[in-house]
Amino acid sequence: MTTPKRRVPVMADVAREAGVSHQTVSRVLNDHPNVRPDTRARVEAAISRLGYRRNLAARALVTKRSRTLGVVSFDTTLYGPASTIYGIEQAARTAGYFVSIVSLKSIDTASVGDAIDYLAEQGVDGVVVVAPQRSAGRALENLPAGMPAVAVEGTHSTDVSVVCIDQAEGARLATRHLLELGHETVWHVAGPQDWLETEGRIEGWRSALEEAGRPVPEPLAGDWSPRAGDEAGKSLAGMDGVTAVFAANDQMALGVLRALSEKGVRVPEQMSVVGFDDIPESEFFSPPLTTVRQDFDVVGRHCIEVLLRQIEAGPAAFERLVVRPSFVVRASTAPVR
Amino acid sequence: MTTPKRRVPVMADVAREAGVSHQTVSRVLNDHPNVRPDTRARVEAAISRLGYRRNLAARALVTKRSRTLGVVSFDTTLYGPASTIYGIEQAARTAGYFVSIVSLKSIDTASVGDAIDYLAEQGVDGVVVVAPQRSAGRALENLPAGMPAVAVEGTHSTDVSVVCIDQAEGARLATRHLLELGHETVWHVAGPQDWLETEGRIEGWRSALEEAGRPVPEPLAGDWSPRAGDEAGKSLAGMDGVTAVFAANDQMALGVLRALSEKGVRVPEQMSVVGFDDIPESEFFSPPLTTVRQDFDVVGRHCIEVLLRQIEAGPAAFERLVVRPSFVVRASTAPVR
DNA sequence: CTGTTAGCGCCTTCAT
DNA sequence: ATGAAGGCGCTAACAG
Repeated sequence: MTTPKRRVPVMADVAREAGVSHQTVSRVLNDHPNVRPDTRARVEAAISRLGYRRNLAARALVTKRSRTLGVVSFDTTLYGPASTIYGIEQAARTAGYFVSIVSLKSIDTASVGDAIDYLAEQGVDGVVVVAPQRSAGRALENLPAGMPAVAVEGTHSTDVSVVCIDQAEGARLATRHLLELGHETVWHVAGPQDWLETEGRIEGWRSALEEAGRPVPEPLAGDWSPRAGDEAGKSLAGMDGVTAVFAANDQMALGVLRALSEKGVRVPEQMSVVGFDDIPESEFFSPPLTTVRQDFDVVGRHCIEVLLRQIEAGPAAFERLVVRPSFVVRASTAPVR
Repeated sequence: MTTPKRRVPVMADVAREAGVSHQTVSRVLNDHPNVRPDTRARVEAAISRLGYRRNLAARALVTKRSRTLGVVSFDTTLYGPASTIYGIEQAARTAGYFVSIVSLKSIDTASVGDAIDYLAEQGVDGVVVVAPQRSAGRALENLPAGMPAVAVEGTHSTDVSVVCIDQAEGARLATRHLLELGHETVWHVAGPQDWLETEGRIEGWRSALEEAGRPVPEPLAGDWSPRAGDEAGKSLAGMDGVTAVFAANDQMALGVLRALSEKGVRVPEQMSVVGFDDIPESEFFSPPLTTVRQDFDVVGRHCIEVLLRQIEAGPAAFERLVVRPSFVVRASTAPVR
């Protein structure tokens, strides 16, 4: 087993192989204009012959750019974050950037701050923080100096760029739909406290109710899980005069559906249910769920656009990009009897 | 706006601040034994006073280690991959490694190969490939020389380490459960071709049927989506003598449930349904789904263990680590009438 | 258009 | 226990 001990080829090897200086190799690699076509061809041939790959660490050392973007996220197992990160990764790679991810399990200000520090040490050129909690947003106030950053669903802070979906608008869409169907009012199963989405959806739901002059019931507290929806559904089933429910996400709507079916409440005949997110499963719930669609992919792509603008064009004014949700009517809603 | 133009501090700045050489600073940072406690303290004070962070690019340049692991995955939006990656990321970070992710949208051998090359250029110390398709596995045969790698759900190849869940065992658990309930045979809604999981689950289902001496129906083709399950469910509902269905994942089981409910077939009274994965939603399907649980987290952690062993201890023999699935009985299965 | 000369910030080796 | 010298592989200036 005598391995030939072949070194990984470096630029100088390519230069020798092509009969040029290593500088010319560098120029070819970086698409510099001033290289004669045949020289370029010779270099490229040498590169592929040797299987040369440039050493990005060395490159980063001198350019002070790692071409790596950091992503900090909470629970990448949830559909929303997962889809957003997917969009981010696609867009980043298309732009020639690597993506380094940190998934947090708890979401206090300190963890987010630590994660950002960790990424900063790695030398990321910028970070996107997908942590739509109030406490997480606060961590963005102590960014390492000069670190480009963008928050997904961030607060209305002015020291950092934000890309978000108009949560209140989505909730309004859902609530108005129910009202137009003739329901007297709409109950709401809310997300966990501290989440900005929770607040936005409550606000939109409440405002739609108020603008129609309807009573605003106390929202039921949830935590995004189907179980929470199930519990809320059970309470709702036991109450009089409830005909329409707007759950703050599809998973909780699933739980509501389950509780209602168990209690013998028929959807949509006796009760209309709306969700939020449009996860791939919701079209196949029983019945198929009417819901608000968020285009997470677009959010991810916008994040990268905003971030790269900051990285490549320098720190301009902070942007705030709002994506509008759309509404998908399926079979879980119907006119009130 | 005259910015003071403060450079990012480097090791030499810390050295000056602490009154030592930059060498000593390096020793402190790397936990070298030969540093007097008070010197160490002075250096540490200087580090925090200056907010110094070591430049990992420079470090990687000389150590030839980036402390970054690459992950190649297909559709990180699916529950399985997302959970696996979560486990990977947690374990990697705990071990002091960064994780750089590439999500593929198409999954041919070439894309996986490109992704690995891409990560290799970044200088990752190793890669884990979460791409459980036959075609993806093939890309692992052309790894850049000496690149430590581990495949999740890989083939039985001997040139790369593999961490996987025993798919056949899971399918056997599901099928036997149904058989013990008195069903004459069990129908199967399979995953897409080319996926190793699809094959393993078919194999387990078939073997359980054969060992019980039961007829083996033709599997119905699916693609993991609820829609495919819905279509399969419609066919099944129209056939005579079908009393038990094993869907290759929970999403398709959801579709089956939906189709059956639409066709007026009651679950579990008239038809028993089993899924695979135990996604968080399945407990709240109507009815709650009996399914095979895969512990993706554990898989992710094992991947990192195996990979780090390869990176840090050198290329030992290739390992194959098999995780056993478990079985969760809920309300979608019942004794045959 | 191409080559030469200097580092980038850190770790390794060898001195002290 | 600490310091000095050298170089990792690359890009940025400046020559020619």
